[in-house]
Amino acid sequence: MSKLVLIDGHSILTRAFFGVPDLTNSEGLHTNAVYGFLNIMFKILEEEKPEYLMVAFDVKAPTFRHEMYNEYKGTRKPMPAELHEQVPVIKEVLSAMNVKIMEKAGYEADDILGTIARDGAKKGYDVVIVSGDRDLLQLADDNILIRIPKTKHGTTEIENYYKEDVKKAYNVTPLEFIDLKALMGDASDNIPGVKSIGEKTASKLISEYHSIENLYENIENITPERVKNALAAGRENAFLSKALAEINVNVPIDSFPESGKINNMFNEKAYKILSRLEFKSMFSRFGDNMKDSGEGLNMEKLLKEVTSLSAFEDMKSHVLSSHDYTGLNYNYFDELNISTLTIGLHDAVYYIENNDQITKNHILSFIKELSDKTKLSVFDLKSLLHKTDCSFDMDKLIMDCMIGAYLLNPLKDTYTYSDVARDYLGITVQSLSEIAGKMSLFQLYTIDRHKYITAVCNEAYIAQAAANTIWDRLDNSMMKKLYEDIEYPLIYVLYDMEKNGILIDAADLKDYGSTLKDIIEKTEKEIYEEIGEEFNINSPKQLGEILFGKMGIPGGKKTKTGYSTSAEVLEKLAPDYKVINKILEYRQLTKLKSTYADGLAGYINYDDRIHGKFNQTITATGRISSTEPNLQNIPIRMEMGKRFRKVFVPMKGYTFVDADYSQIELRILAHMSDDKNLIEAYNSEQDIHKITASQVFHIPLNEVTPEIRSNAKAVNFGIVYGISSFGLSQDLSISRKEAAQYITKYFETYPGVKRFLDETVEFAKEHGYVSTLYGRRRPIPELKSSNYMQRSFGERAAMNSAIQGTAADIMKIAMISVYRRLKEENMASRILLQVHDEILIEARNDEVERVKSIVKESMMNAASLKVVLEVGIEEGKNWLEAH
DNA sequence: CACGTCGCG
DNA sequence: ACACGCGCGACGTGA
Repeated sequence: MSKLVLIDGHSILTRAFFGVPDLTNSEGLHTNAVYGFLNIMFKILEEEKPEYLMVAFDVKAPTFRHEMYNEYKGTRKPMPAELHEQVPVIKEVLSAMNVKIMEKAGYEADDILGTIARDGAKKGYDVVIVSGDRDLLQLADDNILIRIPKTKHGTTEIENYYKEDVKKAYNVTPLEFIDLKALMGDASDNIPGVKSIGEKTASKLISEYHSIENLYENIENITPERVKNALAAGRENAFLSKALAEINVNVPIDSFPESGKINNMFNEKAYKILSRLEFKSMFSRFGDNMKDSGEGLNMEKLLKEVTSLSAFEDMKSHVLSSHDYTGLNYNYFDELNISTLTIGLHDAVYYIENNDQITKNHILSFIKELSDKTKLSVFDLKSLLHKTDCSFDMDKLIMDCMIGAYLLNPLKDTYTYSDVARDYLGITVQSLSEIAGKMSLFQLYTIDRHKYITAVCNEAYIAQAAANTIWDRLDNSMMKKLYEDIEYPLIYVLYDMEKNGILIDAADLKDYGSTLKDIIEKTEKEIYEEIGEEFNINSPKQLGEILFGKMGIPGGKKTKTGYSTSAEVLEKLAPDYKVINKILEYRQLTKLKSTYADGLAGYINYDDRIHGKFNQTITATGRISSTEPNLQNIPIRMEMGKRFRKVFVPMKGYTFVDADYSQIELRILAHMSDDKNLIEAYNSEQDIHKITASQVFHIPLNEVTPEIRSNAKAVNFGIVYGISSFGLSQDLSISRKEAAQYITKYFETYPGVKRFLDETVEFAKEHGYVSTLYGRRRPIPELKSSNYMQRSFGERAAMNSAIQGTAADIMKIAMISVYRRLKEENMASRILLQVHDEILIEARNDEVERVKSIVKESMMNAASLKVVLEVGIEEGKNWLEAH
């Protein structure tokens, strides 16, 4: 028998929208609902293997239903803009896939589905209806299956109902289901139902009386009294609800189930739309021939493999005579003693590998020549510097497409050649991960050299092809100087820091690790004794069960998975339960042991140094990030954690010089807001938090207590984070109202700050991004969200990004200046770490004083603001001592 | 692989 | 009535 699948378009799209986390393609188009819809549809098609498929949509036209109904409609919230924009998109995809779309003015999708389903069943089809809406259950029959998908934790489960299943689940027949709904109502569908009648009661009543008509005829016999009275009061609503719930199966349409014949769904047009939506996981449904069609890059045609010295010479002259950008990719495989160089030009891509004739030296000296004589474009210059032992010069500009693309949109998480090809050239190329899967480049080379060549050629070609576009875009966005003067030179600074690494006293680190181990074991025993049971203290789940279950402590804040056991929550309970203090201590200790004692030890190199990575394309605001390991979160606040800073030591004959900016963000706020009071406060060279306290709370300076000062400090932080009364109240453990008063007073004291923050948000709302003092941009798409929470987040992020981003810019400028001056003066001292407002330098003992003055000057003069940039500078024989 | 938690500025 | 402070990365747990 032929099978017909009918999909309730808006219902499934809406389900998908709320079930799938927010997703946007690189154009900024929201795609989560379309993505979820298609996944549900594909799953159904695989399971049912139907010959026919139709999708019904509501038409956004006035309906002629019951007057009251429109009133209920009127109370409905409008569809969120993020969902609304996806409606035409799903229709476009379905049309491209030749899927029959049904809609009729004046009728709901339900009615169309019902009409076609009944008609199809009559004609002998097996009918499957897919909807998120339980109303449809009234259509269930022996040959009409209702399938209701539920998206939970990213996986889709589908509930199935034939006639019998409806009976089992609700104890009523599908037709009686309408009456059931009429009594119990359905908030999601705006069916009011009868007040105070729930699912249980409704089900009992309908299974006994079968319809509300019959029910009301026998209303006198109904017990208990409470139910009877409720029914009597809700009579009108019951009948109205029934009218609302009943699906019209007599829509005047030509149903023609056969017109939904599935035909060539996975065609080229559909593939193109899905690639624009960036639904890569769906590409596998299309034939292999599809991937090479369209605008894909034909590398075979461009590729010229260079294997002889004479060809190498020919290639050189061709490349050097080119006036446009040259794309470059270089890799070296130690294990095989293989160097591979790929040169991308607009009309050719050369692949060169060392062999009998061409040596690694040939290749490296050609790279040097290229860097002198041509305009180079690459992806990830820092890694290229590592691979070539810095064959490039910071004073000669190179386009690093990765960095350029980051500046143009710092919100993305990768900036690979395939990303850039898609975002800036509008072409689709196979990405490295599509080519190599989870293999490393080395593995790819050894396992499939041809694929390896494709990948490196893609990169070199795209680097060359995208350079001008990225440059133009940077120019149009006023970020050319930001690239030239800050981000580009910084690549060399970060490279140097990574190469330098930092010396670790490994023995000391190990010692402290075992000290921690002992204390942890002792603490653990004590906790088990107190509680009288052994369990995994590090499992929030098990800990929650013990605390809030077994011990019966009233649970406070909840998370998605249960009660929160965070330090913040537990601390509030501490005075009453001393075991909680032990648990917090245990947490702290295991954190230190695993992340720092064991974690750091695992990164120590053969040279006894840790060579962490400093990443330039991660943060939304322009800060640098640190990974493998993260050297920007080494403990400092707690005594036990601080100890780790002692294991960071200078090498023999050297001393640490550590410099940090004092309240750089607040000073930037003073400058950017041009607030007279705040500027004056800073220029008075007094404790800023104390002045704030005195001015905001109207207290003489010498009467500001440490507590009041600390409150003022929290307010200052709050301002920088994008203030909210709620956040501040949490921080200070005061009421929201008090917090709001603090904020009001602050803004009265510093009206310029208020104006600046308002203007920053206003600008961001208008333009979609905020800018730093140096032109760095952070887009804030959340400001356009229909969700209040998201929008508020966007506002706070806008205020914070302008300040945090500017601070990041200034620190970068300072680092470049320090780096340059140390180089110029041929000093042995060098930068090792940056922690946002701090830099750590390993200074040769004879250079310490000179280094101090260079660093201090560089940092203070990195920007000239309306307030001075104060820099604290110290030296020491380990990081703790120097900070 | 997501989540909760916690280290830093 | 009710959301929530900004920016990161690493670890352990448990599905």
